[in-house]
Amino acid sequence: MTDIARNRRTAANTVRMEDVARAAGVGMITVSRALNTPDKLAPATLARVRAAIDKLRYVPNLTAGSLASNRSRIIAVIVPTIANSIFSDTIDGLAETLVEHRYQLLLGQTQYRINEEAALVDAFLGRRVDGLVLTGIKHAPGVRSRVKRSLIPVVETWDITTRPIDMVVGFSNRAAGNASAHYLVAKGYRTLGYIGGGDDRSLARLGGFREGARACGVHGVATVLVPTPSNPTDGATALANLLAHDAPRAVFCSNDMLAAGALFECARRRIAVPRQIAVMGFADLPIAAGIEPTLTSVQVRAREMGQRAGSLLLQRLSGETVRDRVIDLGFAVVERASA
Amino acid sequence: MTDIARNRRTAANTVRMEDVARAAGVGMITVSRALNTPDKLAPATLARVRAAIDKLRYVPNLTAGSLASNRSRIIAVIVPTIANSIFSDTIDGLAETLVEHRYQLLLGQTQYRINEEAALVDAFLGRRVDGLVLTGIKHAPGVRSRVKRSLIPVVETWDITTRPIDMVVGFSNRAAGNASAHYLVAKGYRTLGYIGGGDDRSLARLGGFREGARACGVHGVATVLVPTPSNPTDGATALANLLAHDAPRAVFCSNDMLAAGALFECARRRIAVPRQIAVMGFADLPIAAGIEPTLTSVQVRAREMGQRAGSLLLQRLSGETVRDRVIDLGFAVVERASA
DNA sequence: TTGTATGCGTTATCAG
DNA sequence: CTGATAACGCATACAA
Repeated sequence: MTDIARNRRTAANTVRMEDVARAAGVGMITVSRALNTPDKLAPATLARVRAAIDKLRYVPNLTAGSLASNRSRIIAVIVPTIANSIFSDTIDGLAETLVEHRYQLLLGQTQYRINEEAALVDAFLGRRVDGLVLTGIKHAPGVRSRVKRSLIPVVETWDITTRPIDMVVGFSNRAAGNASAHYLVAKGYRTLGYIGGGDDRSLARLGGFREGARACGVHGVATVLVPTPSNPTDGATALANLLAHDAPRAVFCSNDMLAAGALFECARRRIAVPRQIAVMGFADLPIAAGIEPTLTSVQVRAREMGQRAGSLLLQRLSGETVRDRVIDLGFAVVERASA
Repeated sequence: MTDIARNRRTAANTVRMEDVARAAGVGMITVSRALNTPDKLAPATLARVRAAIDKLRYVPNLTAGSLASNRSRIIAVIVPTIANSIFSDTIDGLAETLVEHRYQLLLGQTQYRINEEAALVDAFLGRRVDGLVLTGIKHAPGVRSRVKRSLIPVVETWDITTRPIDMVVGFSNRAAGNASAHYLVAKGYRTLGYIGGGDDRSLARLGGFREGARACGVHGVATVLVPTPSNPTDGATALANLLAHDAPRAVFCSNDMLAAGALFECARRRIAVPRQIAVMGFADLPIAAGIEPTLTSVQVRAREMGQRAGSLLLQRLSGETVRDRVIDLGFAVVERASA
């Protein structure tokens, strides 16, 4: 009947659900159920349908399913970059949680260019993703309203606020910076430096660090901002910079790779850590425990952040009410040899 | 007319292309063209449509578009893990290339469990992704045939073969291992060790390394395999292991994080590198140039691999014929202080 | 437990 | 340059 018409739009050899239904001698809906809710079928029917699926090598078209059901089973995640392991751990945790529930992950990177965020959000909403995970709590103009209007569940991560777009799981960057200053001063270091990127979260930590320093009676934090994403070489250069000018007694780096670079520079200059200068990192990446001297760092549970974000989305998608829409995972200063 | 029916399946306030068309006083297809091929519209018409889109806050439903056009504008990529920066650089390059052409990236991780690959491939084919990027050239049973049958363009990466599923861009892991052995022996190191993961690509490098050693008259390579994904601590432990037994004069590590861990262990034990033991890494991550002593490593152009993979897919998707379906990007031993 | 009919929102076709 | 209409392949409401 429509064979002529079909050939105009479809590859002739496409196997559709209807073909499977016919081969199995059942209705389409039975095939649909065999795929989606196999428990609700008589075992014999199920077996027949599955045999037909295998025989015809039927691959269900999830796009058509999404359109019909208005659910895509896709979650989108937007991060500054995955080249930096701190976010890739979060994505890893998120993926792990979602995959178990047959959701898939659409990945967007802003490369720290804030305006990319809006374009990505638009594209993802157009895809009718079922949920969205964002990095940070400050967003490009229009993002907040567009996301809200879409009515899909959204989780912000890697920071915390009492007024999330929808839900948030993270920690206070400001508090982490503050605590780091307190830690260093308590250790006896009276002049402080900061090495970090210029992104919102790094700046929040810097703000907290300065605040904490002031509260401890330390005035002025020698600061070097580096380009993002940053690497060990940036850390080394920044440290050289600090040494040439203010030469603080202790330096807080906004991630462990920068801190590692600072330690390498110290090693090259035969500067004893922490005897001559103390170095503290952030994120507690695997390298922190491995490096020599081992690196004191702020642990932030990046992977768990992803897992919790996934759980929140899944709860919402399964119709449950989410009690706590603001989840503060906190942070912990992990004391090691370098500070 | 169908308003009652619509309310049963659709959020009542959904704005569709038809609504925009009505508001702009044009047909639906004109709205479609305003979105996809704006050059083909009269400027005045285009302006009217765009005004209507803005006014109604219309968000095109790409799922419906995909179904109708049989193109999803989604590329799927499967990697062992993104926690490891070597693959995230490739993904970064891939994303960069695709985003410019309005393609999006669906991410799948196998966590080095080979059977996950088949499940991911099935899910992605069900989504009717327009292209697929795989890691490595050995795949789970059934993957090769299913992917081939789908007829979508596929690029394998991070290794090389004369018989790809479709296309391949990478380098020879075996040759890289071989060259590393030759390099170390040429430097005068006569006993060799290997630290690496148990995945296919690491094993290929090991195979090449042994082959190269043998060719240079060095018999036997002290080998320690570590779990994947590996981190600096694994590298340190593995090095301790080697020192306790065979104590080779030079060690080749299958990635720079393992090598970094080995260097850290040397620092802890006051073992001079390369005077007492030489260490060589793989991948030439940013840490290689930053660490002290700087790390001799094998550079593999991970980002370019992603970019080229993306270009190949785009070429194929735009209907062009791809001349070279096998692209060997090669590798280069970058000599630094550690070996 | 299973089947039938219809809509999901867009793009391709072909005509004007 | 623009429009009317028919697919795209599946899930859902409702009936049996």
